[in-house]
Amino acid sequence: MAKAPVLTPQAEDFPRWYQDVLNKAELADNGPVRGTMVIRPYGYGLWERMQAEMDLRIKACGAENAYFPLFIPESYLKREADHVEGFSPELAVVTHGGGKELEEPIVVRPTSETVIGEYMGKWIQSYRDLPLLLNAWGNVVRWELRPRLFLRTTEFLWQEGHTAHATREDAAAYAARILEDAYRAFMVDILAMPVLVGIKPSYDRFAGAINTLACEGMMRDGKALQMGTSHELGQNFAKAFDIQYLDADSKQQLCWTTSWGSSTRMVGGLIMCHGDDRGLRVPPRLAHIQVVVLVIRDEDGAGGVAEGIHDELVRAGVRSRLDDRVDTAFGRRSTDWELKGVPIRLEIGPRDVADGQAVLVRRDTGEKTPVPLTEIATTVPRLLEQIQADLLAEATTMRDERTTDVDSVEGVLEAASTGFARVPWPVVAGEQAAARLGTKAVTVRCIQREDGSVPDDEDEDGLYAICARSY
RNA sequence: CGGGGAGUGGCGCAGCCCGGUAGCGCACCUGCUUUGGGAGCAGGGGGUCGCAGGUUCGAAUCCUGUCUCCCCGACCA
Repeated sequence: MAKAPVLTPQAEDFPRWYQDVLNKAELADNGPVRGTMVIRPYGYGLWERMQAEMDLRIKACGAENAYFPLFIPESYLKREADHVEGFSPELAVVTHGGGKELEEPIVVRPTSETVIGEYMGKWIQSYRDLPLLLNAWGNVVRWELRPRLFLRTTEFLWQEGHTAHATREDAAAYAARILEDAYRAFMVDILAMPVLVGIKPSYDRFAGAINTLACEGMMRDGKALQMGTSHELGQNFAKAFDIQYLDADSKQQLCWTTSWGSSTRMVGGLIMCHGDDRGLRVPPRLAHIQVVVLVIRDEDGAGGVAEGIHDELVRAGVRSRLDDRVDTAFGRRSTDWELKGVPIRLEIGPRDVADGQAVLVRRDTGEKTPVPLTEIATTVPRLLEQIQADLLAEATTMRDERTTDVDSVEGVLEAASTGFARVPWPVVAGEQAAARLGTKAVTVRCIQREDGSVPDDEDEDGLYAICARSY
């Protein structure tokens, strides 16, 4: 009799599989207030690694970290018409403080364009102060009607970047640079997710933006997930918050600003892009535990050998964890690490000690190979890189196989039931076409050039729309 | 807000129709035996059955009210 599967199989019920993974891999729990999320240590470890890698790339693009307040005066939101209209439905508003009703309600930030705009206005005097490149790590609150852990929660963690530039060209170039050098590079190189990039249709722009760029990843059920966005805000916020500078000719000029964000949603994307029926599969470059050295039974010195291997790996720069909890059955422990998606397991028991080897198990393929103890410190780092590359290749193949070129709305609907549809943009550009897509929950995810690059605007000739169902 | 469902140990559920003061699986604790893929056996701890009224000798079960949560649709990183 086969044992019941640890997780609901993906093919049977994908959302349930996702829930099962969150629970069994100890990633997150629902918080006490609807829509809130408790991120457990293993899940937070994934986020911390994402933060570290993203932070490097953001700083490499020249931005500096700063912090802005959680509380925003309601009046700030109202200064930019589109912005307040877009965010009003999802605001949490504080009306009481210190036991008294407040004179002016305070909004819990849904995003920080307004406060940061206010301070940019104060800090920027001359063209010598530009560009001003800021980034903030924090939490934001957007009241969600249908929350899902990591993918859409009322409170979530993210980074939001805000920049001010002297010219429109400079702002546009920076928004594009962040999308490419920070977001896309991170998602492809670290998360092993082959995201598509493009611009959003004008009706789907960020509230207050003149252009929105985005990265879209494909999940294993064929749905799309937006994983990072970068906005050109034009001079909308500069006008609303008086962000001006004196140019070299001593003339007052309005700044051009941008904003860009990536959130804990990426954790959900990671799970749904690489996870299989045995659990999570964490790409090695991201994994905060890359290798677990598992003592099968502590007999004939197996425990000591395992500890030695673990130490050797740590010295070789591998993020290794020793599992010597021999009071728990071996099968249980290996299943648990598999659920958590640790890329490599090294299993060491008495038989291995006798043979001078360890059994190396790849999480991505399940393949088991005996490796001489003397070769582990050189084999493992190489294999970690191989697994990283293989996961990216697998995800890329999946995406390509499930992306269909079509040339009609009917074709889009057909293709989007199982994956992405790539269609000439004019076919779905109209309001009417969008409405027809909407009946099957299909949306235009992004608009790109034929070669997959990011267009300047949606009016260029020869553009394609990527359409899909989405999270 | 429209449509559907559910509230019973930490989690998942049964019991309700035919009232008699609570049960199962998983998890947890102790002991022994185990440990090369989710251990076995024995013992044990833990629930005023969402809340408030009512009916009754007696309510998880029947009646009324109320609250909450989940699923499907419209907004969103």
